[in-house]
Amino acid sequence: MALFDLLGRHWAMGVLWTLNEIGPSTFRRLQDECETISPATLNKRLKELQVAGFVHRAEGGYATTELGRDLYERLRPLGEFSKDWARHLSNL
Amino acid sequence: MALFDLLGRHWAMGVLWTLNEIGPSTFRRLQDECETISPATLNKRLKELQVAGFVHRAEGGYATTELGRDLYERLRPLGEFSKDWARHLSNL
DNA sequence: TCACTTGCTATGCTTTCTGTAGCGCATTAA
DNA sequence: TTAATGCGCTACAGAAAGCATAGCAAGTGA
Repeated sequence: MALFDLLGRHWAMGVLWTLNEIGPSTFRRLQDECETISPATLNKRLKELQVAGFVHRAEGGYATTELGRDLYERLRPLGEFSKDWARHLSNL
Repeated sequence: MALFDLLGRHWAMGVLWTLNEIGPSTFRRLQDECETISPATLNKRLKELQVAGFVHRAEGGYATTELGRDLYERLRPLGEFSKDWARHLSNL
């Protein structure tokens, strides 16, 4: 699955998620929101996500495309799941 | 998101996905199905997925837990998406 | 002109993955 | 009893990816 290859890289899902959550933002803003990401990695991920058609440059910096928002919607179940998962881990 | 950290590693989602698709299977079978994964990495991912509670050892080798199947269900939208995505990329 | 912000790039180091080989153990067949 | 097979890994060595930090070049605003 080529999608897993793209998303299965450090910060790929995190960047897409964050960009959807905070809306269009500059490189530096995104870097701050992602806290521990390095600029080199952020830059790389952003380029990959642009080639993939999930992100593009817009007013206000980087933003998700329609396709990127679509993908985000399908990523959201994972967000919910992660709560269930946290509960599971604490019930050990 | 701790889940993204776990799943955002080379082959993490692929292993989980494959294990759900083919059912309980041996280390070697899994290695074959994943085609290009190296044994060291497969081993590492399997350990991580076990600690996370998504995979356990069972009759027939490795298998997904109920939680792992739950996660798989939430991963499936990505599988569908990847078809839309392929269509999008070919329509450029 | 000068300070400030922006999007990066550069450097050097650590961590992660890969490809290939093969070990130790268990089961099976001769 | 021995040989063959399949099993789950482990052991390297080299390549690639990531990190932290520093800083540059271009644009903007005062």
